[in-house]
Amino acid sequence: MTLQQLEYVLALEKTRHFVRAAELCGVTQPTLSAMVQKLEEELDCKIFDRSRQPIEVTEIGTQIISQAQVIIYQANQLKESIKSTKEELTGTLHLAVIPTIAPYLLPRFIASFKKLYPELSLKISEMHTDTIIEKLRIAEIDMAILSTPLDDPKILEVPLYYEKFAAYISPTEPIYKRTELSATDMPLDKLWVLEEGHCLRNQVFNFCHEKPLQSSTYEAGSIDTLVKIVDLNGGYTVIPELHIELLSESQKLNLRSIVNPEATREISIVIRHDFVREGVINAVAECIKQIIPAHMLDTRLKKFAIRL
Amino acid sequence: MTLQQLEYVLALEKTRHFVRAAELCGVTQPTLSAMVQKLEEELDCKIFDRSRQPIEVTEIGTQIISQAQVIIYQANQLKESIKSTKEELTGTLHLAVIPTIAPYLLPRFIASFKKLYPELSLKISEMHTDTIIEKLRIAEIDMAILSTPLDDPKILEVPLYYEKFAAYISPTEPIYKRTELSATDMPLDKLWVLEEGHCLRNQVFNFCHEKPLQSSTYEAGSIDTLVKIVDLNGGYTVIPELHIELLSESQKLNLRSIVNPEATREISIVIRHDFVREGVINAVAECIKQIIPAHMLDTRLKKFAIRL
DNA sequence: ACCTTTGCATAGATAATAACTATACGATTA
DNA sequence: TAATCGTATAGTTATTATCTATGCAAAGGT
Repeated sequence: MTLQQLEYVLALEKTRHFVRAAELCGVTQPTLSAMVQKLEEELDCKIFDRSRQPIEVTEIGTQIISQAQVIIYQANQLKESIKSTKEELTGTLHLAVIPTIAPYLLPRFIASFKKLYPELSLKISEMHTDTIIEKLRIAEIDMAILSTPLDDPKILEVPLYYEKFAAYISPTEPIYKRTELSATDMPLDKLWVLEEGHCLRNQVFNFCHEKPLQSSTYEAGSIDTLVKIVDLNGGYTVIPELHIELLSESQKLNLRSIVNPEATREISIVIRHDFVREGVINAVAECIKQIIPAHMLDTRLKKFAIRL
Repeated sequence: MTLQQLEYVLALEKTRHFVRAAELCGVTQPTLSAMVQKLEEELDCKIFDRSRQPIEVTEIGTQIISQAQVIIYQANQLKESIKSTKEELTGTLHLAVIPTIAPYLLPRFIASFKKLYPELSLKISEMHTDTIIEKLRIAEIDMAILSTPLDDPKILEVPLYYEKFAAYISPTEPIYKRTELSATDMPLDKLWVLEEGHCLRNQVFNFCHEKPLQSSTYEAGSIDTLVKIVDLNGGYTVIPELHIELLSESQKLNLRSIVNPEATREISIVIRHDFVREGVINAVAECIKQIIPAHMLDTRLKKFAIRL
């Protein structure tokens, strides 16, 4: 049984005439005849009584036709629903990402998303949280990925994952020998931090329960730079979990877990409340969730999240 | 889009594995791969995300799969419902027909019915109304075609058609010159009737408002005989409408319509009330209705029907 | 009674496609 | 780096849907 055979049957039911039904289906009469016969053979019952003119539908044929109509209708519904869903997933999506997430996530996300939704053209920018909020408000961007909560009533947050912080320690430091560290083990004087604007900077200060008295000698523009500074100048810094994958094997030896408390940051998709393309939100969210390791999706980690 | 492609997709959804899905469908992996790809191409969207292991269903894929399940379910329902309907239309049907209907109807009915329902084996007997009622009660027959109403509470009547009576007049009779006749024009002394047992005999008497005082010289066993008697011995008789088709062209000249009142008999299918094979009743009824001329199906003719 | 028309089925050829085997390729893992 | 797993691709074969041409039966007209 094929959908086409059912369509032939329905055309025949409409026209009660093989030649006209064939025309309706865009095939020749013998083709339609043969296909209807084949279906009748498969179902092992006559659908049409050809001994009458015009042909009549048999008792059982009536039943078959009404069920065939259901099937064909549902098949058309399938195509229809795809069409309306796809319209959502076309056009352009302006997406912003904070710099402390971008290096790991973006290359993977772009590759994966382009493959799944080739119709949706992505415009991605890297910017700090406050710029994102501003541009989101004026609709210059549609969506952003950053650390939450923002506590902004105009902005909707869709949590994605929870990322632990890790300490990156220079071998020259005494605390290098420790396997686990807590906030108090890392005084500010030897803590390298990102320059102002990065939410990660604030989170580190919040976590250490200290405020910087004065700006340090040097504040880095990226985590990558931060790590290189520690390598060359000693001291320590704090980096997010996903950045670990970007370190070399020897650099990974300088990592120490942070405990008591465990520190995480919540990463979310944020949009304006009036953003209507719900399918796009799901598409982006699902795509990202597939990229990051499964254990980071555990919402129980939310309780360790450091606020901005 | 074909039903088979949808089944491949559903198998893939179950297994999340091309090789195992292919096994499930009884085809090779490249076949299933190609068919799924083809469907994705036709619908112009990816259903599965193959970049993950095990493969995952896309956002839109979830939607497609749930609709595909509906379609496949409905397709299976079609086959199921045919099966249950067909079971009704198998086995044996014991059918009885009264002799004044049989000659015209049976040859046509048997041919047509066998073609439509080859699985149902027909056993047909000719018998008089009272025998039919008796055998129906003891379930020796399942169904009968006869003249109604019977007014029997155990028997259910399904009216089929209404058959007029026609007068068959010998050219030797004075009333031969008339084009129309009424009951009073045909006194009993020259009226040839069927032998006792035939309901048609009673209907003719009822119609003529007379009771036979004594049995006539000869009472015929069939309408065919009745006609031949008139041809050879003069007088007249009354025959049912459908029998006209069985007369020769020259015999048809001896026919006169009966008016004032028009006389008809109601022909029905009768069954016991406990007869369960509803599909069989419809099958027989529809088949007969296709055989007899359309004007005889007009239920307005019921008001001219002569009781038994 | 004969011919024509109408309408579906059948036969044989052809084009489309679903299926196969073998193999490449990409991603993980040892 | 090789081995393994899982899917895609290439090339071939088998199947089948479709075509054109024709047969055949029934109904209608002359």
